[in-house]
Amino acid sequence: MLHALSVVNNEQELFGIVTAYAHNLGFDNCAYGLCMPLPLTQPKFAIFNNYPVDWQKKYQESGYLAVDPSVQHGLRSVMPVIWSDHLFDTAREFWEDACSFGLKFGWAQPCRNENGIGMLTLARSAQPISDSELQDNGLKMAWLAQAAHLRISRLLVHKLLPEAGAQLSDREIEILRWTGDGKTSGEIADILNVTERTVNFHIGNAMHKLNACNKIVAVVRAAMLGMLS
Amino acid sequence: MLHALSVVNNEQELFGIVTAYAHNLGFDNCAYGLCMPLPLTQPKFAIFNNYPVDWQKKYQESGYLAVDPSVQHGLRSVMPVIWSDHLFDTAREFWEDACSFGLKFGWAQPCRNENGIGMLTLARSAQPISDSELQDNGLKMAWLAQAAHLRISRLLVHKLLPEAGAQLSDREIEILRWTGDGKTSGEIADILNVTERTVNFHIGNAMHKLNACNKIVAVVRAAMLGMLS
DNA sequence: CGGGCTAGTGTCAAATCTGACAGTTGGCTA
DNA sequence: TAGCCAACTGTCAGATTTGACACTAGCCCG
Repeated sequence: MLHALSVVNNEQELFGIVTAYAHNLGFDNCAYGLCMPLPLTQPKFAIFNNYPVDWQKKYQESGYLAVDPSVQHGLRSVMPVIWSDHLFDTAREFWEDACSFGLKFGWAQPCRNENGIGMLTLARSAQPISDSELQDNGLKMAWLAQAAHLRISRLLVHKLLPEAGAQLSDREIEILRWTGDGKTSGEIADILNVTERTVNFHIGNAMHKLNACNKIVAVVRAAMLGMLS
Repeated sequence: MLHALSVVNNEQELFGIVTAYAHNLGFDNCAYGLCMPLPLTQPKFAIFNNYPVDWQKKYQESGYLAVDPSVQHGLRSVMPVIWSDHLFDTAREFWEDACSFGLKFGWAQPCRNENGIGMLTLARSAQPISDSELQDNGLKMAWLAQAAHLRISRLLVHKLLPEAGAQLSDREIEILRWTGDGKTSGEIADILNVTERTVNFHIGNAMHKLNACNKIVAVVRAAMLGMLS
């Protein structure tokens, strides 16, 4: 299964494999959501799911993304959650709505990497998730979430944030790091024993590669995309 | 167990609870390492473990932190790994050294949140980790890693990066976001229908709260610490 | 009702950044 | 050997930021 995931290079197909595996684990429905780390003012989202089309439409139209407590949870924590009345306490209407579309028993596993926050949800209309099921399949479910996020996020981040593909030189990375730690071009010049002009040259190149209009953006992008770690 | 973790507010005690739980799961040794997201030029590390003192010393003195393939793995991926000859291929000496201190069979689970990258390692001198053991205890081990990171990282980040405790106002967050997306003070002023002076006023306040010497640092810190999400 | 807090505003000088001009040096490769 | 590229350097004008001075308006609380 993991092998199948690592071969495919298309997010739709990848999600298909995840869906099939979810089915094996006893879940008819599954969903994968990704929240990119950028842009800061309006982070990009991407969602895949095989929920009933009407529910997808309803979800979209009602702006449930901003309401859904399981999404809220995923954005804050990395612990898995099992759907429960308690979880949806603050969104009764949403919860009842979901149930009416057969989404009654579910489980969500958030995970995060340098490409953003992802969350895999497995759901079905019958059969609560029992302790013994968790015992038997819990680990597989958790690993599936990790593996799915690992692969799908990488593809999507390159599509939705082209600058994630930028290849910064060692010098550029080094200088962006110092910049992010508060050094001015002049100070970095002293640290690296080069001219201030040279520091600005590298910063300019990095800005160009990252499609950034100033060095703040360059540093933030590089840092958020894990290029400075 | 999770309850015990959530009550204690001291990292030493927290690690003690983790150790005890690891013992329950059949592992004499355990280690928790944390790599903070900042500063960029020299990220701060923190390590807790109950390994033999001589091994701790050796690890430190030999700079094994920079060599240890399991650490390298944790910094790159969020997938768990089981110690194996293959994993330590590139660091034979290190691996033999560890074995000589009774660290032969182990398992490491990285996880990341806004406080940085954490990794919990469970190890023992006898008994390979079997498939049936993974089946029975794998989920508990994974959850233990998550829970430990969740709690310990929060305590440590506030100690080692005091600015993580800063309380930014909504206005400050909004303005830092726009700044990180490349807007100048003047442009943000237009967007928010206030004066450029006012924008600079809020940026100045945020810089002060984050102990930042310029707005680049303010935005990078706030973003890396998850204050802008 | 006064004190403290948050949000907002003005002005100005010095420091810093950004973009555009124009080059050198050294290593790799066709 | 010529061509390409990465790293490096110089100069300069105009935009932007930063720090320091001082001030108003509205809200909450003791």
